[in-house]
Amino acid sequence: MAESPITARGKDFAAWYQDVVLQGDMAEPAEIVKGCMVIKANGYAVWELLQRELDDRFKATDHQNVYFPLLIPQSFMQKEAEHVEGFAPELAVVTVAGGKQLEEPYVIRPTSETIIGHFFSKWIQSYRDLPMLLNQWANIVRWELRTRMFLRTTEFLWQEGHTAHSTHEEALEEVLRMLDVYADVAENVMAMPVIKGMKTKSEKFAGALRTYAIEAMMQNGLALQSGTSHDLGQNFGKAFNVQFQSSAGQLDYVWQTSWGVSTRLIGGLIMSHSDDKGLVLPPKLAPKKAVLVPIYRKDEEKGPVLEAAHRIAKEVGAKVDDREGPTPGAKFFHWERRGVPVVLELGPRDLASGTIVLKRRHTGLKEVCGQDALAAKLPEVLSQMQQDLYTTAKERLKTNTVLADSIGDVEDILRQVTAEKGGGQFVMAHVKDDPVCDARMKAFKATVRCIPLVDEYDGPGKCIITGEPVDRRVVIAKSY
RNA sequence: AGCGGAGUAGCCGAGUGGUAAGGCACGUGUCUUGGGCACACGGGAUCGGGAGUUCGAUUCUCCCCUCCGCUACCA
Repeated sequence: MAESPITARGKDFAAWYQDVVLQGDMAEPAEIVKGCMVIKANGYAVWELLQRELDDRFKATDHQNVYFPLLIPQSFMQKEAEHVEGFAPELAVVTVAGGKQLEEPYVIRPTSETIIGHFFSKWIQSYRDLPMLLNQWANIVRWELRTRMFLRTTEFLWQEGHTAHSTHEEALEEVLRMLDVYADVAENVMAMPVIKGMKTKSEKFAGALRTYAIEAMMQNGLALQSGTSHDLGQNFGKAFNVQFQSSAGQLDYVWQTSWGVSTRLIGGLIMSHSDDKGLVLPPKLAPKKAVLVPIYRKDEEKGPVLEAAHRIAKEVGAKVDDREGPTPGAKFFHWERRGVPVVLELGPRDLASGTIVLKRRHTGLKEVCGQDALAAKLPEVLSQMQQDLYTTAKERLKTNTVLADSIGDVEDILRQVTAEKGGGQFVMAHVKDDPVCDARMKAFKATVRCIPLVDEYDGPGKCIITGEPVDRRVVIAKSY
């Protein structure tokens, strides 16, 4: 297997990541212009596959897709106090339109809780209207100071679910259900293991009661927040006057949730599996699962090889790279870089023996197999590869997670790992959910990533900062 | 946004007060094809933008823009 970037590239991980995304002058998945991202064909195809996986799950849990405007009246933004304050620094505001100064500016949506709250109040009157389970696929704008391809761009694509419920219990169930959907897609589709947990109070979404998240570990040991699910309580219900009449005839405010994942997932995917040769895509998200490269020397070989190539490719659902210009070597390189899981090689030798060469992207191993056996073998290989990628990533997460029982240890571990590898580790320690503790982490550039929903360690203990009792270890790490 | 660095062809990159080397990529031809073929020829640059100094500025000065690193902010 190609050496993992965590050891191969050390501190150059960021540069390596840029290389994989840009692929030199080929610029395959994406490029960036003034902080905004152009997603190219290979990157967008992955997003489309990911979208479908997510959308199928949303539909299966009774959600409906809708679309709300990109431009939100500024006054809407200002109705929920904590929400305005949290988002104010990163808002893009439209003040001039049609050549005139606007009486009321629009903000370009940084998220849609406000405008959806406005419509919830028009659409919801009775408990019979609940739950209202909506989702929208959209682009949003947040004026970030420092952008990084896929991970943080000024404009990005995402999915935002917004739901309204008659009780807090039901809303909380929804919050956790959707967190599970995200974890399912991350682990079983992206082959990216995640830790489900709750954000600390100071890290929660502006305007939420609580934020839940999935955290993944990249190859260099840094954490990536990969999806969030918010318990909004009645905050937006009250701000937008979303009231309903219960079966008992009483008026109450709705309990809302919102949840989202973005094109950041593609960044996580790249940083989870790719190597120095380029992209590595898990088969379930590979736009092309297999490419067949025909090899021939002489004109009389060309006909039979191409004929067999197309026949076999059709049988197994592969694409034939029958371009005339590039040599087979150039083609191997081309597809390897783009993360195609399996490259098949078919030449005169194979025609003579009825075989075909199969190369796996993630291990680089070549294997000769019978042409007749390929149709049965390919799906197996792909499914094994999907599993392998997950196992490798899971193993990495495990070996790079360590326990610590004092704040000094946490700091030492993170400092040492950063010095050696330029990355990080997940440090599990007992820490109270308190802004004081969050602030203490900041001193060494780490954060409490989440308080895991499932405690896989030793249960309760004393906070390593305040000494107060807490019920489990939390994840501390440096992050993107 | 603060501090630091940098902008020369699609990409990388040398260099100069007298309009610019090399490599990759691109085009054509020959040759090749089981891991980025080779060779030959060829096209492509208002040297980030504006102003100033100068006989002459890509080079020096000033302003602006953009990009990169650290700080900061976040899906």
